[in-house]
Amino acid sequence: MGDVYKAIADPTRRAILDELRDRAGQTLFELCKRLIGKGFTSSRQAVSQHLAVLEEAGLVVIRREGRYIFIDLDTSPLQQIYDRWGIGPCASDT
Amino acid sequence: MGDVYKAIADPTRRAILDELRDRAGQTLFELCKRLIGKGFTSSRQAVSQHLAVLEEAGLVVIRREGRYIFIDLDTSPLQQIYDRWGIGPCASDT
DNA sequence: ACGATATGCAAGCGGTGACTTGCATGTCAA
DNA sequence: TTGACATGCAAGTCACCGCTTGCATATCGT
Repeated sequence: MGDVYKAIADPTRRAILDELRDRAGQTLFELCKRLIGKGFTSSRQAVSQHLAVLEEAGLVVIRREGRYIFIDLDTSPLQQIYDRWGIGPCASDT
Repeated sequence: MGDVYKAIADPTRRAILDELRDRAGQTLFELCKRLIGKGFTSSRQAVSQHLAVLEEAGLVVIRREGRYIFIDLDTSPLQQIYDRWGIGPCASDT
């Protein structure tokens, strides 16, 4: 398993997670286009490498169908950050 | 304000946060000794530089008294991670 | 089958970050 | 005041990371 902390350290990777949160099941090309539309200059290869890191960290699930890949977000690995230092929304529930 | 994500990307900095969570108000020397005791090989200067990064990110509060500095943990900047991707312990409450 | 599309793989490059080294500053005790 | 202690500052080194480049692979439409 990859390092979740390292995975979210990069701004481009965080933008990818943002994009996947807004629209699930995107294709690599779709993702690239949208990122470029949001001002990011990342090439397809760069995004692909970022996805590999995110997948290693478990933050992203990649499902392959034919010549496409469909990418989905999985935020559950972020849970360990909360678990480690004990913060979170619940604290403000009362 | 510094980047919280970048701040927690480094294993040594996470160990510092762990140590401060277990024991608040430590001195730089104290912190170094404990980290070395836990198997980290960081020098004093290295730890000092890490603290600067953590302070920039708001994860640590440094209070200076005489020739000592006292370091305290502040986990509130981590909240933005939850706010951004909306996960957390509450989801599994039901 | 053939061309076009969508993605994978690998080597190389530049910049950034973590660490060390050496010295400077400041504070306490005697 | 002087020496020991606790920390700050700055330059230099080295490895890693993100990115590009170029080519390879695989799938769909016609």
